[in-house]
Amino acid sequence: MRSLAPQQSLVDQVYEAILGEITEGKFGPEDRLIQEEIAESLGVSRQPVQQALLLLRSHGLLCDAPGRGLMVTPLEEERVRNLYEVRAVMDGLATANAAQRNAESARLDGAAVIARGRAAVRSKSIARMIAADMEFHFFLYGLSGNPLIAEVSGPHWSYLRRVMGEVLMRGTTPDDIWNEHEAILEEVMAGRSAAAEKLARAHIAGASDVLTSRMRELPVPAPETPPIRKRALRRAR
Amino acid sequence: MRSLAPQQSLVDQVYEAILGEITEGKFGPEDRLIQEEIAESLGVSRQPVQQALLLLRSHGLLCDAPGRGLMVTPLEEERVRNLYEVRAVMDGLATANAAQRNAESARLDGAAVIARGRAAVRSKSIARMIAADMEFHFFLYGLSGNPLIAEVSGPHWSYLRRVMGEVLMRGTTPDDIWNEHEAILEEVMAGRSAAAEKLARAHIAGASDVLTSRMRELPVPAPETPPIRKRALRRAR
DNA sequence: TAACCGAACTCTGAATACAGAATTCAGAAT
DNA sequence: ATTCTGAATTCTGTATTCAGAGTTCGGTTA
Repeated sequence: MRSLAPQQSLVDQVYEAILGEITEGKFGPEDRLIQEEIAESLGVSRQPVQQALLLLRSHGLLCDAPGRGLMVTPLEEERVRNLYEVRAVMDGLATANAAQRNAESARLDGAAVIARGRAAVRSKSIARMIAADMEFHFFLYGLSGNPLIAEVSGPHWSYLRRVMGEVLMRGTTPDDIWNEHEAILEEVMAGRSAAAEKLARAHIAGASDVLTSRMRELPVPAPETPPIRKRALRRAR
Repeated sequence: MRSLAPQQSLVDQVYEAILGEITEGKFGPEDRLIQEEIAESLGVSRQPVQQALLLLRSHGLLCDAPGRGLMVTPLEEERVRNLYEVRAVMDGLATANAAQRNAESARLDGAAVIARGRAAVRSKSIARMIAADMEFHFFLYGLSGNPLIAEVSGPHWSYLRRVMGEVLMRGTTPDDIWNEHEAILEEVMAGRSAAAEKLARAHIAGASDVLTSRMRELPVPAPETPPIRKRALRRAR
C-alpha cells in the first residue's frame, strides 16, 4: 500500500536542513552561504538549494550579503524588539481566542505541556527549554482556531530560537517563565479571554525586556566572519 | 554614471508580474498556473517562474493544485475572517505606535492621504479605491516605526485586494470608510494612542463584517475552471 | 453505453550548462 | 612597503535538458 502522504520535495528538505543549521548556530550571524558548498554537502544539485535560500530570505532568516549572495541575518536588538511587539499582539490574540473557543481542550491537554516545560528546565538543556517554550506557544496558537497566527509566527520563531539560544548559552535561565505560562493557561482553561490576553501580553513584554537587555550585555562578536562550516549532511531519503 | 540601485532580478520581476495578474483577477481563484506558459508569455525561461511561484505559494497567494502544480488560492470567507482577526491586532498596534511615535509626521502628510482617498471614491474606479485604502494603511504602518508590521502584512494585502475587488465589483461602495479613516488619523495626529488603536480595531472589525457578509451574498462561481488566460507580457529590461 | 487499460502527451522537479558579475591574487609600478 | 592593474577564479542567475509523475485520450471489452 503506497503511502498517501506526499513525499517532501528536495527544496523543502534543503530548507529544513539549512534552517536547522542556522537555528543551532552552526551558520552564525552574517555567515555567507555558498550554494555550491551546501549542494555538495547535501548531495543535491544547486537548484533546490537556491530555491530554499530564496524562501529563507523571504522569511527573514537570510538577507543579501554585501556584493553578492545571501548571508544569515544578524541578531539585532531592534529587530528583536520589533518582533516582540508583533508577538505581543499576536500571542495576545491567540490566547484570547483560545480561552474563548477551546477552553475544554486546554483543560484536557494543557497540564502535560506545562509538565514537559518544567522537566525541560530541570534538564538544563537549552535546546529542550526552547523547544518546550515553543510547544507551549504553538499549543495556544492551535487552540486559537485561527491558522494564520501560526502561519505568520512560524518563520519568526526560527529567529527567536537563535536569540534565545545565544542568550541562554551565556546567561542564566529566567526563573519564573513556567509560572507565567501556568497562570496564562489557567485563565485559558477558565475561559477568561480578557484576562488571558492581558497575561499573555505582559508575559511577552517581559520576555522582550529580558532578551533585549541580555543582548545588550553580550560581548560584541569579533568583526571577523568565521569561515563557513562545511559539515557533511546526509540527504534524507 | 551608472545607477547604484541594484537591478531587480528576473525572479522578482516575474513575482510581481504574476502577483499583479492575480490581484487584478486575471488569474482567478483556483486557476492552475502553468510554468511553461507563463515563461513564454514573459519571455523568460521556466526557472525564474518556478522560483517566483514557490515564493507566491509561501506567501499564501498560491496553493498546491490537486494532482500537481500550483493554483491561485480560493477566496474563502473563513480565511478572510482569520485574516481580519490578525489585521485588527496588527493595524491596532501600528496605529497606536504611529500616535505614540510619529504624530508630527501624521500632521504633515496625513491630510493629503485622506484627500487622495476621497478623490478615489469620487472617481468610482475600483482599482483607485483599493489603492487609496492601501495607501492609508501603509502610511500608518510606516509611521509605526516597526517595519515588521508592513513586512508581515504585505503579502496579505494581495489577497485582500482580490476580495475587495470581487466585492466592490458586484456591490456598492461602503460610504463611511473615509470618515473612519479620518477619525483614526485625527487621534494619531493628536498622539492619543489608546483611542487611535480602539478606532483602528473597530474599523477593521467593521470592514471584516462588511466583506464577509458581502461574500456570503455572492453567487457561487461556476465549478468549471476557466482556461488560463494567456496574455503577452513584455519582460522589463 | 460505461468502464477499463495502455499509449501518448503534458508538466514539474532536479540536474547540468552557460554567461556574466563579483572577488581574489599575483605581478608591476611607484 | 603600498597601490594599482589585469588575469584568474569563484559564484550566482538564468537557460536548457533530462527523467519521472500525472493527465488525457483513444481503443477495447463487458
